[in-house]
Amino acid sequence: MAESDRIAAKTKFLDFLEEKNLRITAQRRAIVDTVFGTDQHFTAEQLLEWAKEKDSSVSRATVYRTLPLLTESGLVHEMDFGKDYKIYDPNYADHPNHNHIICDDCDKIVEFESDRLDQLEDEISTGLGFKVKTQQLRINASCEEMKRLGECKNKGN
Amino acid sequence: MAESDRIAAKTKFLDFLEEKNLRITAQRRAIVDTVFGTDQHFTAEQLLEWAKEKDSSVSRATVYRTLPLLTESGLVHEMDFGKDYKIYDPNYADHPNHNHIICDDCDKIVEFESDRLDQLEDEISTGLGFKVKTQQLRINASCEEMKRLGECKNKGN
DNA sequence: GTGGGTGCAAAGTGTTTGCAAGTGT
DNA sequence: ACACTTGCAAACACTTTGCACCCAC
Repeated sequence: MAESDRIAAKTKFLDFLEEKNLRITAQRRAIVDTVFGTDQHFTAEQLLEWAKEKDSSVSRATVYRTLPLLTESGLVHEMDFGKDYKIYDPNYADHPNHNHIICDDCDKIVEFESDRLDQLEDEISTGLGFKVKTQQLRINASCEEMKRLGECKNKGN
Repeated sequence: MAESDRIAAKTKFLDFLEEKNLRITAQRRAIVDTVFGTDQHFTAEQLLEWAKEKDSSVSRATVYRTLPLLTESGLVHEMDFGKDYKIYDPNYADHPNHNHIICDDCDKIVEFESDRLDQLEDEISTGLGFKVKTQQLRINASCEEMKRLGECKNKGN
């Protein structure tokens, strides 16, 4: 994701706040700068840590109160890979339909897009009479292939 | 799922316990009878409640200690739809690759299978160099169509 | 007999919330 | 000014765990 896209996403979110008559506080600014200052996935706890570096007055409560706004705006997606924490992805402004594979060994996440997959998912859902809100293909894998290539460091575990 | 299949699944699980030198206790028997006595999805709390009807000595701790064994055996799958509890599905013995759509309004879950989807998922994962462990397509939807047909009661919320 | 299993209640973990004080508009 | 926001710490909901007793094998 190019820096210009990230700045655009940030602007969109500030507009989103304005539309909802929500205030742009110093804490929210720090959080937003953090979120759209990277294309990395993050947890609530990581966001708190990073945002605190920009503004030490940011508290855990504010992070947890801001995350729903970020996801509601559609600019950040919440993902659940069966770990005990949720992972947030700030790359949805440009690629709203991408999917993820997570390596259960090293927690590495790889993003991918597939038009065929999206199309098939829509087809099935509509065929079953549902109005789709969100869909998430979650693939848990072990990157044994990557290990062979020397890319899986097996951090943790 | 036919009753004969459920009995087969139960037998498989008891074999699984034996192979691992784990004991078949009265409490585990009550839990297993419950799990494979239905084809309904359930939560940990529901399982506790149902199992207690068969054997009132079953405790929450034992349910939580048995669930990992059930999923490890491959006969029950753990699913996460972003609610604050996990949902367990005892129908994996016969249909290991089925997927789910959940209605965020009424919590209704519909199962479906799609060979094309499974095939495409495999293709993509393998292409990215991963050895797939599990894959779960999670679709959150609102069954507005079903409401029109009078099937969505919008329980709760 | 012994090593695994159990219930209980306390502890853990990620997240939410009540409250009084603070602040953007 | 007024309503929205904040930090703090207590509260929550689900799940895990230490311990002493119990029981399947």
